[in-house]
Amino acid sequence: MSPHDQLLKYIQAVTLLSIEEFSQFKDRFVIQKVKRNEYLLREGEVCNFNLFVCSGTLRMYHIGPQGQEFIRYFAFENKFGTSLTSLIEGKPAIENIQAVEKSVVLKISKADYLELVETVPQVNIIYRNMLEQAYITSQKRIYDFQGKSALERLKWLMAHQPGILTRIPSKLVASYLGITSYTLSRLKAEL
Amino acid sequence: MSPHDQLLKYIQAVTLLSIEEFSQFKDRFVIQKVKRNEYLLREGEVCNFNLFVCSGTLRMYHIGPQGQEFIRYFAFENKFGTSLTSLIEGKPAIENIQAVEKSVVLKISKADYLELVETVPQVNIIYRNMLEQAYITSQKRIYDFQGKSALERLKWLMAHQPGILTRIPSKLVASYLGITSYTLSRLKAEL
DNA sequence: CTAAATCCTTGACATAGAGCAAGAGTCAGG
DNA sequence: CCTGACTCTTGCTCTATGTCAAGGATTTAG
Repeated sequence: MSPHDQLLKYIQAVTLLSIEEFSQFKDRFVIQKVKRNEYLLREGEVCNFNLFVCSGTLRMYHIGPQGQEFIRYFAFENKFGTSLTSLIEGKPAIENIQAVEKSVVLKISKADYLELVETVPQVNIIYRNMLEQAYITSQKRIYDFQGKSALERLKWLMAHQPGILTRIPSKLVASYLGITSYTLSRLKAEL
Repeated sequence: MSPHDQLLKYIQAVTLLSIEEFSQFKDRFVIQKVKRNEYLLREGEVCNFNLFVCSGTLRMYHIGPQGQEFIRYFAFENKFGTSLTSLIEGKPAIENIQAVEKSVVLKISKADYLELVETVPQVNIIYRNMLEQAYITSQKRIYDFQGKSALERLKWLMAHQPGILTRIPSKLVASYLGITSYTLSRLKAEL
């Protein structure tokens, strides 16, 4: 399936959109191929785009005060991903977006995107939906992790997002769980 | 200033809305007075309303696996507050909403609220804005706290939300910072 | 296919912050 | 304006997790 077909299908799962309507604006989304470890956004840059992942995986992460990486989100295929905070506020991002593996994304500029949000009701709905889901995901992650030991968080991950454990290197999983790779290694041993 | 005038002023700060337009739907927001420690929502209930705080303070918190309270947000006057996740998903809330002090709020039912979002463009914008801000606040809190020691988090709070330290009892501040009241007490001593 | 780089594991040790207990201080509500 | 009930502080102890070091296993890129 072509990247644009994939996007259409994604939108149609949330709201009604005909192929004709889609063709009015599909060109705003341009295909970009990225290599493993390639960056799409670096901390400090203003994020002026939104991404739809067609294949591969992106990670959004930031660097802590002592240089540790903290991953907040893995964007797998058929997910939108961007530095929403930077996009909304128009300020430099405090996070990086990097391809974990070779990936294909559809990229739309912030200007085009916001125009579509205002003019195409379906895109308005998609955006609202994206905001709601982003918020919910963020909250759940906080609530599910808060007050839990590292082992409990690992178990939560195995139960709720097993794909992460199979597709993602341990080092990155540890950073997603907010622990060191040493601790993760020990936890796995005692399972 | 009356509660409804306060709400109008809040909306007008974000988008254009005339008094006439506002009067079309202002009745959907009903005044509710709550006592100190009174609950507006308890974990397990489905949240079917949105609140605008006119005076006083609400706290949104949940209970951790060992019974510890974790406060995610203090809603002071002129803020909207609800259990957004429960409202959006229509599922039981995993958090409580409680008045920290005697407060006055404007309450609108979920049904009325969603209807206004669909039919009144200004309310659509307010909602989008609320979602964006909720997300940004949530993310910043995560990023600003992650990898920081309890002392650093306390300093961050003093710098960014000093009002919380002056208006809120230490016990609750500790729970907002994700530490015990013992630790907070010690940190304050060594400042 | 192979060498170099990266990643994973495991031991010994260090430490921030939790838990408990007990006393002092403060405040809400009648 | 009292008084009982919360709150705050502070010493002691304990534990989960971080840090450092080093060897073995895997992966990647040429």
